[in-house]
Amino acid sequence: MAAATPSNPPPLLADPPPGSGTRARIRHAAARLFARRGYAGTGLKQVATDASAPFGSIYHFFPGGKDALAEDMIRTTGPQFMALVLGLLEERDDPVDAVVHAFDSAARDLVASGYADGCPVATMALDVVDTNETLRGAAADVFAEWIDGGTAWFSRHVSPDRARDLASAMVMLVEGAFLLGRTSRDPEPLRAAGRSMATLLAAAR
Amino acid sequence: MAAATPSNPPPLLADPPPGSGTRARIRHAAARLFARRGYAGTGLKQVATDASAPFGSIYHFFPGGKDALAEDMIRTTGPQFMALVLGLLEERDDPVDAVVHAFDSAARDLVASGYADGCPVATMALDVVDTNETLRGAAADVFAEWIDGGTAWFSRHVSPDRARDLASAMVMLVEGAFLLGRTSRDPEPLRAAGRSMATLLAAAR
DNA sequence: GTCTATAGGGCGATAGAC
DNA sequence: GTCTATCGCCCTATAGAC
Repeated sequence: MAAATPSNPPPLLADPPPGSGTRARIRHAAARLFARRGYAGTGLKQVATDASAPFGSIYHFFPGGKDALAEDMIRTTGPQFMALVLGLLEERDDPVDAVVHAFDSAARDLVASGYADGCPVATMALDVVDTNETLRGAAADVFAEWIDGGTAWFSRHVSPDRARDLASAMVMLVEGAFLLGRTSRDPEPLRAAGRSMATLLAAAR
Repeated sequence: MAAATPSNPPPLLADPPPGSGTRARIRHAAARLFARRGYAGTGLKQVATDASAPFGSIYHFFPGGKDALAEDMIRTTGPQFMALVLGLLEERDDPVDAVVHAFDSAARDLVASGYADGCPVATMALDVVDTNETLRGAAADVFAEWIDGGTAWFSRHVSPDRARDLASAMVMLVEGAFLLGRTSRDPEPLRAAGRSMATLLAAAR
């Protein structure tokens, strides 16, 4: 029996529940567009259209405009994504099984989204790293939290210093696998990443 | 003594040699801007300015406009980047040493560029994967060539099936490490990726 | 063939009607 | 507070002078 309920949560960027307020719909549409098309590639007109909201409402709820919307998106979806991954890791008792299961689950979600949704932060981070210091810092904070959270999880199974390298490797493999998987429209990179991560964990125990 | 000369090649996106033709300067400026700011974030006006070329010359040399320039950049810098990495791997006789050396060298280059230059293809790939099928395909071709090239190199030291997973892991770790390193302005992710890659290679022998 | 001027459209942001 | 019209700017692409 698994260690926790297979929660099977809704995708991070799925449609918002019916009856959501205007602000929630704007946040949601912005998060999806930013994640899929990047910062410069996303237009606020499109955000308003996708959110079924009037254009002016964006500035009513987010007076800081595009930058405020983007920072809110990075700082919101970042922790959500980590929670999703940690939840997947809890669905198996054995840590090696858990890692493989998490990557396999991510592979299925990637295919289910039509290869549209990978990491909600990576595209934004690369887009702004050279042009927007505030947003670069927000993305850096998110990645640091992921590595800290991963280090805590791996510390349950290996020594703390090894746990940190494992957490770094996990984040890097996830990011690289989403990049290759989305670009090649192929779930195999995520499965290969899971196998490599399993090898690294086994070697560290 | 090392297996090959430590060539210490110029950075992939350094300034073009003096006396280069207009076409070469345009290609070079475009490659650097696309790699650093992405597809939507790069303006052709800026390309012309950086290349010290008249705006119209872009369309004289690249009649296909922005898309042609971008595809040329992906298909040109992709193989150059692989050649650079394979060259680094030849600078050490022991394969584990070679892998660690390549990542350490990449870490130094990243710092030297002010955290501006990582993978020349990744930012473009994520930018266009959902909006431009031609450029997505070009990036997918490049990544596939990298994995094939890496598989050939690792096949000198491990069995072919293991070599492929190692090559995939290497590409994914490089991409993830550049993402984290550029975003956090820290060379440590690249060094950590090198350690993990060394562990994976050692476990496969 | 090199280079300039401009067309045509989309952008982020804002003012102000209701 | 919700929504629309519009401003000024920058974009890609092209036409045409030289």
